[in-house]
Amino acid sequence: MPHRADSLDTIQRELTAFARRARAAAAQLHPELSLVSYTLLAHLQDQRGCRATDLAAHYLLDKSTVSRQIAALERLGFVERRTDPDDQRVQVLHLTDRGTAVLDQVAASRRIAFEERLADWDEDDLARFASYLLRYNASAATRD
Amino acid sequence: MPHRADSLDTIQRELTAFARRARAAAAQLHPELSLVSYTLLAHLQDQRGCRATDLAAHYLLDKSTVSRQIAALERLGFVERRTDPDDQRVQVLHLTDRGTAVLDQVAASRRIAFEERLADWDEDDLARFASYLLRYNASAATRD
DNA sequence: CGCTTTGGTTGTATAGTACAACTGGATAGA
DNA sequence: TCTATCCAGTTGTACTATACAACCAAAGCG
Repeated sequence: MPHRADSLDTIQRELTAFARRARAAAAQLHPELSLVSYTLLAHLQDQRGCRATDLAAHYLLDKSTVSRQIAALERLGFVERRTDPDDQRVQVLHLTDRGTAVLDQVAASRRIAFEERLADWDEDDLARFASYLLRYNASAATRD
Repeated sequence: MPHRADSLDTIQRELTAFARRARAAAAQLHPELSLVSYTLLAHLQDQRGCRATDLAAHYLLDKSTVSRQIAALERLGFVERRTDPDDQRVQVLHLTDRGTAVLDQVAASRRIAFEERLADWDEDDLARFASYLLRYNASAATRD
């Protein structure tokens, strides 16, 4: 059993290496939706609509970055804005049908890729890995 | 116990969310070394020197990207090139003392951040999380 | 020796991103 | 109620990371 410090170093190194490859891997896997577009759309689907500010906070992005990304996704017809009647400043973002369609398609290819990569993992390990990731990200969310 | 498909979806979602935040998190944590610079230097340290081509392959980057990154790191005095006497085409890259120093310092702040984030994990969970990440990345390395 | 492969650089174009300045709506304290 | 402040979002600007293609030089092979 490795020591705490070794495990920490491994976790740090492997998570970082993964992050470094993720953008390129996404570009290969689904050229029609970049990693950032994919995550924004997925969040919109998950939350059933949200504000640009929420996206920026969740993904540690500047609001101007989100503004431009959303503008691009709107031009593509993937999202639409609905001004919140209770607060005229707020634009609640929603997936359009087209957005849902392209997101579902991309999510499907990602799922296949992950299934392949994790094909020889047994169910218990998968469940435990998933719970570790949830726990890890939950702690990041409260701090950052 | 969740089903296999649920675990896969969670893993996919959480890894992706992590990747999306990693760049910004790195920029906040250590402004003096971007995520990509950090990973390249760390790989150099790990491997005790390697070729630009190896870096490109490992991180799914174009060789021109690596070429420019290395040129920048060389200007900063963090890496040096030593032409391989057995093959005049090859430039073996090495950390300089300055590169080692800055990398160690950045690695230390990262280690602290990860320690904090994982403070309430017990040793067994850490070890298991680390081994899962190793296993996951190993499978990615053979394919991509 | 010429052809192909390999490692690397440079030209060029684009996407992603941040920061600062701004606009317009909301809100709270005088 | 007026004004100062805050909040959501956009736009101007600049820079970094990145890819792709064209290129160069050395190596290896027939």
